[in-house]
Amino acid sequence: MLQQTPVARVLPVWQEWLRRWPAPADLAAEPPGEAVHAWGRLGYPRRALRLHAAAVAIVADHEGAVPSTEAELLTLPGVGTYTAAAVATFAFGERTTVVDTNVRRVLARVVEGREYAAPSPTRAELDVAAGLVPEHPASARTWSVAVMELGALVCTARAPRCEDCPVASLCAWRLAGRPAHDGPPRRGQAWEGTDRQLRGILLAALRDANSPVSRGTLEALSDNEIQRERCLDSLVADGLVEPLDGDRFALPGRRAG
DNA sequence: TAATCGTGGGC
DNA sequence: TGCCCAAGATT
Repeated sequence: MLQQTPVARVLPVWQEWLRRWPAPADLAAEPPGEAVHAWGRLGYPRRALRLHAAAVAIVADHEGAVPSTEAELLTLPGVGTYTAAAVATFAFGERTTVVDTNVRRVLARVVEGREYAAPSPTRAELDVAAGLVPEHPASARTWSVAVMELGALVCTARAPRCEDCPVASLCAWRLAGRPAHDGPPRRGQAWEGTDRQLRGILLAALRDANSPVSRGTLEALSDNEIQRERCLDSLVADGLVEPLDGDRFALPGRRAG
């Protein structure tokens, strides 16, 4: 849930999920559409599908218990390098290298002297991060929590609070006078008129409905027939939408809407 | 590897 | 006000 999504927005949804599905087996027993529905407006709804698939895999391959090692976690749907490392160390105490957007920004500033990290993690960057992790697993875990929190609360993207920073005295970026980002402008994500936008609109209609939705209802949501069909097809291909008989659509396995 | 994939709050 | 970006993963 936290992937590319602010913590504050995740919290209420996360709590409701854990109330409703306390164990992986509870979620795995549901049709995937229930997960998509309970995802609400968190965004990137394929994550809901993958979280459900991860629950299914945990039941099928791990006797219903979340695996405790980074390597095993990496095999789960929707779990990549960051999530596997974070869960392995924060939940299970394994010594890992946790590199999220906060860690990347902190290290870019403190070590490299740049305002922002590169668009995607570089080999050198990951090596730097790995080299800073303490040897002792418990210390490594504390280190990762600390660097992430520093990035989230103090060394923020927009208005960093250097005056409150415990490592201000050794921060290369601050010592260099906090130079602004130079190089090619960082690419913003286009939005208006994109497939992403329309997919969101279509899925929201299905999520908010109390019963399967007719094709006509979906057609009313966009005049662009080509794009509309492409988006509907892609939602079906992703497994986020299930076509039913009678030219109707619903969240997968969720006939009640 | 670069492109794709949602949403909403803060500045 | 629009723009930026948020505990990334996948193909």
